[in-house]
Amino acid sequence: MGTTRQVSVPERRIPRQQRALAKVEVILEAGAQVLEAGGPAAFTTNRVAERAGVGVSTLYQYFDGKQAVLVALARRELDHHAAAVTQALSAALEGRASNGQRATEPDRLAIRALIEVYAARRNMRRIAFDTLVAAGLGQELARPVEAVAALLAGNDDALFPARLSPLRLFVLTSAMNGALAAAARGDAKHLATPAFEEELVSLVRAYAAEPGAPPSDI
Amino acid sequence: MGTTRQVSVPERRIPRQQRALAKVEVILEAGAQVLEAGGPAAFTTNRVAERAGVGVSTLYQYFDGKQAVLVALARRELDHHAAAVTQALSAALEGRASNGQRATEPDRLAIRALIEVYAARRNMRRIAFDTLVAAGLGQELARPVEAVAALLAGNDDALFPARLSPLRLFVLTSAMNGALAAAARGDAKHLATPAFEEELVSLVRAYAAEPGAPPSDI
Amino acid sequence: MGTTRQVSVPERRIPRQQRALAKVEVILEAGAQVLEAGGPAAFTTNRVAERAGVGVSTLYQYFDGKQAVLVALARRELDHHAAAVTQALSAALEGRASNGQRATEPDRLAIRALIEVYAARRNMRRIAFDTLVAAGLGQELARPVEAVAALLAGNDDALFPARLSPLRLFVLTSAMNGALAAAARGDAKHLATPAFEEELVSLVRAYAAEPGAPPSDI
Amino acid sequence: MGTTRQVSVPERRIPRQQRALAKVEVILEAGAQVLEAGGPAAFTTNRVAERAGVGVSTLYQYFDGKQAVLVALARRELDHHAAAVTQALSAALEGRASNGQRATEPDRLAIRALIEVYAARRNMRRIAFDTLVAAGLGQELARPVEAVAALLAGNDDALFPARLSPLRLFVLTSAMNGALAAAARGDAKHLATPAFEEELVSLVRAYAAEPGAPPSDI
DNA sequence: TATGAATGAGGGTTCATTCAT
DNA sequence: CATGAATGAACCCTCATTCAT
Repeated sequence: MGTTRQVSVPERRIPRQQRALAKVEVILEAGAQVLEAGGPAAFTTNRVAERAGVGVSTLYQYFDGKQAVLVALARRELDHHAAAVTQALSAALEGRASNGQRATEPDRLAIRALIEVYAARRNMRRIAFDTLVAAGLGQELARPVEAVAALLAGNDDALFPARLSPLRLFVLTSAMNGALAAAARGDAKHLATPAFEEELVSLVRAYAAEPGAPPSDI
Repeated sequence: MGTTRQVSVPERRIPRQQRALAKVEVILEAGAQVLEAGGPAAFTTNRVAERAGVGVSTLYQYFDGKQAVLVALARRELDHHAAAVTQALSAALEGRASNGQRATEPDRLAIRALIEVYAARRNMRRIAFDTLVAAGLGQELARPVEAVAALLAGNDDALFPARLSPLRLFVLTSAMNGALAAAARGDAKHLATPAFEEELVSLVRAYAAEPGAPPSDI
Repeated sequence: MGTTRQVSVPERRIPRQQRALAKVEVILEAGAQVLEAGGPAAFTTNRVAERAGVGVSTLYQYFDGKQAVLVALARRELDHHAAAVTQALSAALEGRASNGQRATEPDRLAIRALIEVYAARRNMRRIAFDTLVAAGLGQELARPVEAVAALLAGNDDALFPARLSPLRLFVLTSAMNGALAAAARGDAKHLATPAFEEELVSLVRAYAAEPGAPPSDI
Repeated sequence: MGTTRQVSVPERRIPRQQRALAKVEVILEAGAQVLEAGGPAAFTTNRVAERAGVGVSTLYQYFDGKQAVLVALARRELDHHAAAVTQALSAALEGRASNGQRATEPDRLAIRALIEVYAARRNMRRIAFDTLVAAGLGQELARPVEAVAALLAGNDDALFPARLSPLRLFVLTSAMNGALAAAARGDAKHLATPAFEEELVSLVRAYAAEPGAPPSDI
């Protein structure tokens, strides 16, 4: 299940028709439910198909196999992430733009959106992401970050005091992700508390305000 | 494998004799190699036993099953973490004590030790830790952190400007872990670069220097 | 195998279609053959499936596991018992009805039918029945007896001089079964001899003719 | 476990010394307990040895293997049977001899003794006996019967109105055994009730009083 | 296109037995 | 004599995948 051999990523068929698209979505949703409820061990093609209300072979008509479903699942989740954060951020930025004054803490809004995203389907997300990594597609995990980065980059007036270097962006994002994942894992009940949000905001601001390391030659 | 029911953790047989202890170590080492090389799918009891040069049933004489081996593996790794960091920190602190002047950046030394630890056996560690979490033993992941915290608490002269609240310690640790894991995952080749170390040090210092959120009522 | 915990009895899949029913029968027949030829040790799911000419997993599609096959086997055998005896008895009774005179010893005919049943597949039957008992389903063993009793109860003219009390019916049946099983076991070659039949008839008649114990207060 | 291939019956060593004999007994008793408590599945050499408080290999020093232990167990039980019945019968017969009048129902006393024997260790006995049969040693099951028969044959004055033919003795014994075993199996709670004893006595007397079949030519 | 019965390789685990101590 | 660690064959069962309908 978890071998590292590259997996053929594109779905078997690009479904053009509405019905096919719907079926893909049904299968993915079923997969998410199964994963969330029963963990990776419960995630079998037969079970997912059954939950989706289709035959096993239908699943194989739309996906290259079990791995492919998992990968698609992870990507779907990733898209949700990106969308949620982007939207929150856009709203904040646009808000500012429209009324001509500083947005009320756009970074906080983005963090709040992230927390909400992490609060849902914690099992499912972790497993799906692990699979993505195992499939050698770990780099895709950066997608939501990039979306945010792109959004921020588009706003020339400094949201953060200093432009963030790619490395710093990487560290910041993965650090945030680590804190959020740990909280989501249930190691603590922090996730939903204002104090936790406060800490994250604090972390982001403190780090982003740092003068920045001298340019590395790496 | 991913169900959350508590797993009986203690090994089947308390090895009192040297030979038995050695065999446990041999099996764990074999498990680590298999996991590192082939991922979770390759981690079968038969394969691990074979690599260890023992019969399958010997494995079962020392461990309660596949899960138990994985859990023991994770704990072993955790102990390595704690030991490495603790040792680095101790050396730094003692160094200072002995020559009467400020240690050369003990926090940096600890981070450097962590980076080294994360650089080895990246697959194995991630999978083993996931197993720990899946076994409902996720709280054990805090062990190395606690060791460090205990060590720091023993030094009254402030290593960090302000004492860290538990929540802040949690965030800091999981954030660090997130950054290290992401770097180790190969998303980037940052892990071994001085710049990456620099960023982590920067992150820790900036965050630790924060005045701290007002006490929350949560 | 010998623990007493109730076993989930119904087959995994209710076979509605003809082909499925046939497959169940094929598997059961294969099981009977394997059991008869090799004893309980030879009764492995793989072996049974192979003999049936299907894959192992097909067996598992129709049965909940090894135990379930054994139980189904026992029930099938039980049904054969009941059917054989019932049929013999019916024939005798109807014969009488049709020609208006006493049937030629219906009890003897029933016994003869029983002997024939016991003569076939002796190993298989014993083991399968033991399994039924071990599965906590021992009460099912009474099924053929009840069928006979029901049949007799339907004939108001006394086949036996006195109605048999439940206890007496129990003793009579289990005694008969004991004698038949012992003979079938090969302790002696009595099973097929007229003398043995004679003795059984004698036993039944003598015991059934007894006035009956005074009602006990237990 | 239940294969029918003949098993080498004699124990590996005829233990002459007291200690050895004691150890054999300890092992057998442990086996009986394990069998009674856990059924045939729990009867493993390791488990029996552990319960006996000896090493596995010690078990193998006194028995040829698992089967041999089971066979010895069955024989031990059989001896208990024979002893119990013989003793009860002897007491009754001697009682009569001593006071010169008819013993108070010696057949009833024998039956009562049998019932007591069957009431104890029901699981263990059934399994052990099955094993004896599976080992091709089923004929040994006749041993207690023969002991009784021998005892009765020694008393020329008719205990039963008519001498019993071997076939009739066989039927009677196996019938009794069947009734007792069925009752012991728990199909009913009859075993300990006076009414059940009454029925058995009734069965024996009625059948034994039969004039007897004409001499068969088998 | 959709189905689901069928497959068989392979996984985890047990246990009768041996052999070096 | 006694031990018990070690063995490996074999068991039961699952599941990703296919193919005839």
